[in-house]
Amino acid sequence: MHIVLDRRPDGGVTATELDAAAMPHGTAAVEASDLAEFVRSREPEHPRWVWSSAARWYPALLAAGVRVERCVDLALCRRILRTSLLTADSELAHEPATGWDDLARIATAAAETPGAPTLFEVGESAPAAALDPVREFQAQQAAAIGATQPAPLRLLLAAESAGALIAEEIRFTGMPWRADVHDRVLTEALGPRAPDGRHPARLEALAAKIRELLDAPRLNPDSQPELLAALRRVGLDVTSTRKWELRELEHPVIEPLLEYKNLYRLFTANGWAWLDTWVHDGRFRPDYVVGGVVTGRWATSGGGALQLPKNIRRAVVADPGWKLVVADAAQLEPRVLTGLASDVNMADAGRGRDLYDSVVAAGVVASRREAKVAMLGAMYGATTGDSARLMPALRRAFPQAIGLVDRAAEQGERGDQVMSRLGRTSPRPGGAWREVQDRASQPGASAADERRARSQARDWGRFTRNFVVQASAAEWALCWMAELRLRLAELGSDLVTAPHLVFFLHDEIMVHTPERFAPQVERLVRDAAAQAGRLLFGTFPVDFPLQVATVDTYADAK
DNA sequence: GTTTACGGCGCG
DNA sequence: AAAGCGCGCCGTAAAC
Repeated sequence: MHIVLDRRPDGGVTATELDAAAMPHGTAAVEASDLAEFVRSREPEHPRWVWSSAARWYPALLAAGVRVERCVDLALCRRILRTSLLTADSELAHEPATGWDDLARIATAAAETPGAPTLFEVGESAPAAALDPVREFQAQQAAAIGATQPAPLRLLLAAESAGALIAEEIRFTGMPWRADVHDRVLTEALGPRAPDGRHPARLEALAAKIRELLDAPRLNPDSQPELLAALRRVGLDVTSTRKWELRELEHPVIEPLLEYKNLYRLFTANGWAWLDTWVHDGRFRPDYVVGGVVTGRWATSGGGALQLPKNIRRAVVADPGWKLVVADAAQLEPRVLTGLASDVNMADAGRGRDLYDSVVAAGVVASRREAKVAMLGAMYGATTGDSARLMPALRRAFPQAIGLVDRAAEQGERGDQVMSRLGRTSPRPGGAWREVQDRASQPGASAADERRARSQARDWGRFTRNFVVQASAAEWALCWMAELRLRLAELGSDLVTAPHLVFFLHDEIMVHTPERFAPQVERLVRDAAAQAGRLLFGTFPVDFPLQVATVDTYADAK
């Protein structure tokens, strides 16, 4: 059963119940102040709540202590359906852009554009009929049912919508974060916090030393051009100030300079200013953007939750009497590729053991490092170095899997779109791309035109090569998390007192749980991973082993 | 003065 | 060693 929620101009809500054919068979007018109670009262019937976006509707419900099991996030689902090759013939895909597309674009924009309408403003002023969620849901249903392969697409829509709920729940509960521990980490590394955001003592001392060693008393080491010039002035033949280039040089300034860069990064990206901005009441609240990446990965908008450096993970500490269950999927992308290609050889290699070790044991390459580099190269489209050199051996050993990514690359080079396992579709290359290709195929094309077109085609081919794997891996992760969320809810539905997800990072999840539930949570995490594999790849025997750790602090998870 | 691009580096 | 994919964020410098 579906219940569609729509905001009326007077601020109240219309709830429309739909039958299996998505036809309305009853509406209720609900005052805004009664909405949470209304949702709570209907939730035992396990409806799927249909709303413009979870980001818009769900926070207020969570704040009122109400969780929902399932939803349809129309903004996110529209974006998928409007661009999927599986629904390319649908009316939905062909209709002109509407306010729903604005909503979808804003919902999945990683950064807010100043002055642009926010998610909460779009549609508020438009005529109600323009953004009728019942009609929109019916149009989406029609597109999904008429899809070339409805089943995977419907799974994708459900998973994406579950992701939207999870993102809001994580934002609501937050990730446990000990500001005092974070401050200790910073103080140990940088010296005590200086007033007014000024550089702390250690950073200043290192800067002074660098100026002295480079004989540049006015040098600002944060300025790349100034630093580059100063390095060249003392006879160092560098073309950049990147740390891996600096590391190769022999000069007394290199050591303090590398240390300075390291500490400077900590200070600016995750220093006291970050702590003040993003951590409140013992919680870090990541600003996830579901579907923010074209491949379906999540992005973030502010807070940098997807880039938490290892050195501050000590500050992520479970509450007293609680634990963190941290799990990550081992070699997720190659295993997803295995399933995509139904590559039995690769599935055998990955079964019950480290995939890369097996590739070595099979005599394909000489070391685990080479196996990893070769596999990543296959999925990223390496053209040079060790990785490219190892590709032929890998292709011989796993023709099915490598053939799949090679074909995806060829499609991209031609300008064709490619699809993930469940039907998420890569964007079309832009107009400029087509122009360059067209020009190169004209009779009068110069060698330079052809070179440029070729190089650009290869660039896009590397993108589509990676897209099929990365997008399908993102789907596996969404399914994993959605399955886990439902299983965790059986241990207790209250987000504050029961085990709940607090972090997600592409192939890694973290559950904050009362200590006594930790063993059960570990089991559920594994069950959910197995189920995600079945949802994506049916009975094909590809394993998705996890590294699971129950810890007090995130730093101990790996 | 304000916005955009770039270099650099963190994460998967 | 740091390429081959996907990101966000910082500060500075360049462009407007």
